[in-house]
Amino acid sequence: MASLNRVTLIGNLGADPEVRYTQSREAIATIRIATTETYKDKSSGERKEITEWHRVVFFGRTAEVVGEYLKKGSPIYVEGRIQTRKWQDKDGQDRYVVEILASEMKMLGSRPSDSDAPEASNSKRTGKRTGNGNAKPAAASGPAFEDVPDIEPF
Amino acid sequence: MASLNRVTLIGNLGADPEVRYTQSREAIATIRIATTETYKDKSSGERKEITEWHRVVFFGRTAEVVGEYLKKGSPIYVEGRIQTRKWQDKDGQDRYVVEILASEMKMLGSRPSDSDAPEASNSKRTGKRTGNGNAKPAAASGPAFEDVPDIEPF
Amino acid sequence: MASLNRVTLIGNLGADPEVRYTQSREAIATIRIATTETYKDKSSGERKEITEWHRVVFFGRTAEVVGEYLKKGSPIYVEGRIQTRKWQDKDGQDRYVVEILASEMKMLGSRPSDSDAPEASNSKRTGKRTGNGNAKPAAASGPAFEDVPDIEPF
Amino acid sequence: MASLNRVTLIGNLGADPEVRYTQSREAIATIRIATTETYKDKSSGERKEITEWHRVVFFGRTAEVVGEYLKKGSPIYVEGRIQTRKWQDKDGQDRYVVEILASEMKMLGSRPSDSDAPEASNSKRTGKRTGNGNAKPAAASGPAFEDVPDIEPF
DNA sequence: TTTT
DNA sequence: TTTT
Repeated sequence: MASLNRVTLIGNLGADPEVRYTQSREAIATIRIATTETYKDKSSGERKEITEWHRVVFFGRTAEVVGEYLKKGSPIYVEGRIQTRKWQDKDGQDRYVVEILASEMKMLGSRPSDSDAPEASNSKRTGKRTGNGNAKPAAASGPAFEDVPDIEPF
Repeated sequence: MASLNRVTLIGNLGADPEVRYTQSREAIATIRIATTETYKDKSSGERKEITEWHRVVFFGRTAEVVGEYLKKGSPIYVEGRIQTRKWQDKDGQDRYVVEILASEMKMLGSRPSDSDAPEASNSKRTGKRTGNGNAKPAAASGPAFEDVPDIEPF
Repeated sequence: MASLNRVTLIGNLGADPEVRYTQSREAIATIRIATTETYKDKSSGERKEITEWHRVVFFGRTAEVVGEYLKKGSPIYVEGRIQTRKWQDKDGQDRYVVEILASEMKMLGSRPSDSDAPEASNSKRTGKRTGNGNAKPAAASGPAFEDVPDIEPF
Repeated sequence: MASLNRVTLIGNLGADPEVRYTQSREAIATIRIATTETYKDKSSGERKEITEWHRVVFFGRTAEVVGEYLKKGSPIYVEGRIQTRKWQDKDGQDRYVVEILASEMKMLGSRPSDSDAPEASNSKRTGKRTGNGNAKPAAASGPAFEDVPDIEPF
């Protein structure tokens, strides 16, 4: 039987993208996207929210676009597939990280330059990207963002 | 901005479903689904396979159906959302498991009873398939198949 | 705002594929896929079925595969986009046909040769399925199946 | 074999929603959504655009939300299924209209009231909705919007 | 950490 | 008819 592994996300970036380059000069961008569900708690009956953080990885030209046009808070549509990657933590223990390997991306902001003063956006964006996101972006739903080693391209 | 967290899987069960019941008698079924990607290894250039295992959870009536009709090897289509769940291992350490909370499921086996009654499946299947394609499939929902001129490539 | 036009279908071919070739030798295959919904009639309360027929078009290499391996009754998974095409009928009147321009296709039959060699399909299929579910499906991509505590319903 | 008929759209409304009510007081909202693809023309090699217009129908509570919060130009995410509906034109000829019966909808505008002065939005929106869209919204890719009779709920 |  |  054929198989299918498809993920579709709409959400906002929790931090600026992290972009790096392989030795063969291919760009790899990693972002964190938040999606939020609301549900009614069974016992209390009150409306609650649950947020899931997704680690999404882009390759090549799309990774460059992500690094150039997206930043913390940007709304985005992503298609991709789920992939679990194994790595060893500092104690040599096996750890697993689940990533969405993106195959398609659409920026949902009405216009990148609208919300940001165009004349200031470049330096600002660069500055934030250099700052490399916030301290503990992943604390709520997985190992910390910075602990996980980079993915290697196939 | 609205958010979306959607997963679509087609794959086979790696083991029989595990079904349990909550105190309020709601069924919860957990299965493992494998999806396989093929890709070309960059250095060797040879075709390789990578299998991803998805932990999928069903609730309520669907969970009962899963427990009743699916088993190891069954092909299945699943829709749901990704959710990371935190738990503590025996050392008290925080661990995370990623699950697909299913909202929809379709059994893809040609027929549930096929594997159970193999001696009858062939003639039955042939009969059904013939019935499936009617003489004039297009008549009900659009102009006849043959009337429409061919599409031209861009 | 970005736009998205995505269709996903699972169904059976209502007839054998129609394949033709452009002058530049590109294959174009057209099929009709049936999908069936069941619903409860509001007045009578009885369960009813409604079948929708989709005209799906493939290009290039995929079109060749469709023409070679699929036939009336074949189960298929299709991804693509909706496109309305204008044409003139014999009276010169404008007519419109809605087509799904396929970007991805997966054959869902357990095996192409099943229907062709029915006498051999059973033993073959059983053998494959057994091979499909390995002893420890979860070992490769996450913590062992049994280690993870059960999810609690909301 | 199970079947699936799933459509996912992101686009903008070409006109204000049309809302009507059944005798049982169920709301039915119809909108037109544009999606745009860009492609390279094979002969000229230049970048071209092709716009597809989708007729999307909502029922019940969602239809009310659509009528209340969306208007011409609003960005929207829609999930649903394709359904062809047969009707007779004024000459008694069979005609077919393809509709997306929506099962889910998410408003993608950063915030309904942001772009519109909140104190003026109600009257303005009501005014436009009364105006009932533009003269010939559907001319480009199907029969005119107003020619098609309303869908009847199941 | 996002967003509403 | 939308939007970029």
